[in-house]
Amino acid sequence: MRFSDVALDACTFPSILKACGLLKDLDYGTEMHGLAVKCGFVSNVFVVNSLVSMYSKCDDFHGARVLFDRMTEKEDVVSWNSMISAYSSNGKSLEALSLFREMQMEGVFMNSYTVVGVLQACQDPYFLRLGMEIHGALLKSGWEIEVYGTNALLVMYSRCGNIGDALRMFRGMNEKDNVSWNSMLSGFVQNELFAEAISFFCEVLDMGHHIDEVSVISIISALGRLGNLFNGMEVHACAIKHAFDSDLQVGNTIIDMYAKCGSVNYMAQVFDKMPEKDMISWTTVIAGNAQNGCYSEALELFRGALKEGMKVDAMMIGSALLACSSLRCASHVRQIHCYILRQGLLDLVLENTIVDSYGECTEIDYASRMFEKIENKDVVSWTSMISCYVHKGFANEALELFYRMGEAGIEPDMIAMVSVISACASLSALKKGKEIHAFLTRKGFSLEGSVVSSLVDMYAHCGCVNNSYRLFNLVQNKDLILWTSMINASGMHGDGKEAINFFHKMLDAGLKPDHITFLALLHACSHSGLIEEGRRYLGLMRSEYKLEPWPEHYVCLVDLLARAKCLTEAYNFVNNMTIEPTAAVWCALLGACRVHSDNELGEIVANKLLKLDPDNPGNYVLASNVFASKGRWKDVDDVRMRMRTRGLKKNPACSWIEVGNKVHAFMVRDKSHPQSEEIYSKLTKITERLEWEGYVAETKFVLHNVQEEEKKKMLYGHSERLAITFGLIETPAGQPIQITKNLRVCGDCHVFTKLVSKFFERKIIVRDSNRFHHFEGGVCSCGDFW
DNA sequence: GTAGGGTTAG
Repeated sequence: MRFSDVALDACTFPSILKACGLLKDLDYGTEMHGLAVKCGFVSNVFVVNSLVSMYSKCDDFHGARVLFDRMTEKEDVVSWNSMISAYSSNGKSLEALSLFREMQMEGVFMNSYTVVGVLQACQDPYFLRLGMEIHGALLKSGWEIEVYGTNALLVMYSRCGNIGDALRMFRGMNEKDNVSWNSMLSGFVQNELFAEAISFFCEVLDMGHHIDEVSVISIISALGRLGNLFNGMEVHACAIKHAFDSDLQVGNTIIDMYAKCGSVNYMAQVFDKMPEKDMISWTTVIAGNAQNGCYSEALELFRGALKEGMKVDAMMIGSALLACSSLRCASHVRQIHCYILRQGLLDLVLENTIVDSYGECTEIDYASRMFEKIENKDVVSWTSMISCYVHKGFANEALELFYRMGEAGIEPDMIAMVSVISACASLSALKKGKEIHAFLTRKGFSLEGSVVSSLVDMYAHCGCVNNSYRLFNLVQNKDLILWTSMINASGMHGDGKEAINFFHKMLDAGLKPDHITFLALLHACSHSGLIEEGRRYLGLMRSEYKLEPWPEHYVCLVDLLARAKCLTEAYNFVNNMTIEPTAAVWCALLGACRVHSDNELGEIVANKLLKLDPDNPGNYVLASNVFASKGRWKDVDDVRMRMRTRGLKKNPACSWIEVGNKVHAFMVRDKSHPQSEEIYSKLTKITERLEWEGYVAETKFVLHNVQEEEKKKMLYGHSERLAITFGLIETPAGQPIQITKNLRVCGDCHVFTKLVSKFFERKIIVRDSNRFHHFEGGVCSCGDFW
C-alpha cells in the first residue's frame, strides 16, 4: 500500500515504525521518517519516540541520537528510555550510563523501564559497582521491583561473574517467570559451571516448569562444551519431543554440540534435516568439520554455502581458512584471500587469520607480505607473524620482528612471549633469552603456565640446564607441561637418571603422564643409553597408562636398541610394531646401521626409507653415508643421482655461536665472516697441533669420491670447526664455548672437538639437531653414540 | 518502549 495515497494521522506512525525496527528495515524506516517530516508530525513526541526506537533497533545509533538531541522538550521519560536501552542493549554501556546521568540532571524521573535499561548497561565487571549502587538505592527507596527488574539484576550479577549473588537474587524472587529460570541457567553456563547448569536444568524439569527453546539452547551448549555426548543426545531427543528442533537457533546449537562431541555424522544429519539454515548454521557446520579433521568436507561445505547464495561473513571465512591451513593447501588460501578482497570483507581478524594460514602452508613470503599490508597491526597480527617464523625455523626473523613490535609500541602478551622464548631456544641465543626473561620480570608477567615451561625449555636448549632447574624449583604449582619440560631438559643433556628421577617425583605429586611426557622420558633413556629402563617405561606407558605409543616413541626405542648394537632386535622390533613404521623409525635404524657399519641391514633399511619418504633430502644423505663409509662409491653416486632427479638439495650445514650481543653463523667453508682470514689461519694452527698429538682425519665421513687430500680439506672446512675456532679467538681462556648446529655432528668433527677440549683446555658444548654434547678433557657426554 | 540463547581467532 502507498501511504501517500491515504490521509495519514500521527497515530499510524508508531506501529509502522515498530514493524520497521523488528524487521531491521532501515531503508523503509528512513522513508517513513521522510514522510513524517512531510506530514509535519515530527513535533509529535510519540512519533519522535518511535523514530528514535526504530533507528536504534536498526543499529543506526547516530540517526537515533541526532533525533533525540533535536527534541526541544525532553520531559517524556520514554524518549530517554528508548535512547538508553538502544545503547545498552548494543553493548554501548558508557554512552547509556552518561545519558542516564544527563537525564537525572535534567530532573526527569526514572521509571521501571529506565531501571532495566541502566542495569543492562552494567553487565560488565567494570560497571558492577554502579549496578550495585542502583540495586541498593532501589531497596532503600522501597520501590517494588517487578519481575523485569529482578531479572535484569540477576543477569547483571551473573554476567559480572558474581554467580552467588545471582543465585541469591533468584532464590529470593517472589515472582519468577521463564526468563528468570533461563537467565539463571545461562548464568551457570556463561560462568562455565557446567555441572551446576546440569543439576539446575534437572531441577527445572523436576519442578515441572516449562522449558522453552532458550532453556534447551543453554543446556545443549553446556553439554557440548563438556563433550558430554550421552546427555547431549538425551536433550536432543527431548527437544524433538517438544518440537523445538525445527527452531533455527536450537538446530544451530545442536550442530555445535555434536561438533564439540566429535560426532561428525550426527552433526551432518542434523544439518541436512534443518528446515531452514542461516549463516550461523553454515558457519557452525564448517567449523565443526574443520575442528574434527574433516578439512575437505569443510571446504566443500563452504563452496556449498556460496553456491546457495548464502551471505558470507568473516567468521565463516575464518573457519574455511582454518581448514585450508590444516590441509596445508596454499592455493586454497589464495583463492579465499582473493574472494575476500573481491567482496571487500577484509577486517583485522581476517587479515590475521590469512597471515596465519599462509604461514601454516609454509608460504612465508605471502604471510609476510600480507602482514606488512595490515594497516593497524594489533598484538595478534604481530604474534601470528612471529610464531609463523618460529614454526618454520626462521628464529632470527622472529626475534627481529619482536623488536620491531616493541618499537611500534605494541605490548606483547603471554602468547607472544612464548613464541619469542622458543625462538631464543631454537637459536641457543642465551643472552637474548636472558634479556627476554628479564623483560618478563620487569613487565610483571607472572612466571607460571606456558611461559615458565618455555623458559625452562629455552635455558635447556641454550645449554644452561642449571637455570632450568632453578626456575623449575621456583614454581609453586607445577603442571604436567612444566614437569615434562624438566624431564626433557635433563634428557637433552644426557642425564637420563635425573630425568627418571623427575618422572617419579612427578608421579608422587599426583600427576598423570601423557604421550609427550613419555616421549621426553624415552628420549632421555636413549640419550643416556638406559636400555632396560627404556624398555620398561615403554611397557609401563601401555599397561599402566593405557597410552598407545606414537611412532615417535618407537623411534626412541629403536635408537636405544641400536645403541646397544642390538640391530637385529631393533629390526625385528620395527617389523612387529602395532602401527605402520614411519620414515622417522627407519631413519633411526639407518643411523644405527651407519654407526655400527652394518651395511647389509643398512641397504635394506635405506631402500625402505627412500621408498617411504622420497622427498626428504636428509634421507638420501643418510643412505649415501652408509655406502660411503664402505667406499661403495657407485652406490653413493646412484643415491645422489636419485636425489638430483627429484630436484632435491642437501640441507646446507650451518653452525652458529653467540658472542657479544650477536649470533655469528658459519656455513661449510664459509668465507663471508669479516674475521674470516684470522679464523682460517687459527684453524690451521689448531689442526697442526692436533695432528702433532696424533689426530688423523677420518675421511670416511666425507661422502664424495675425491682424493684423500681433498677429503681432508673438506672436513677441515666443516661449519662447527669454524664456529669453535671463532669461539677460541673471541672468548677468554677458561670460558666454555657453546655452539649450535642445524644437522648432526659428523664423526670426524666429534673427534676433533674432543681433542680441542683436551689440548686447548676448554669446555665445549655442542647442540646438534638431536641433542647436546658436552666435551671436556677429551671426552664427550654422549659416550660417542648419537 | 523493558529481561534470557547460538558461530570464529595467534
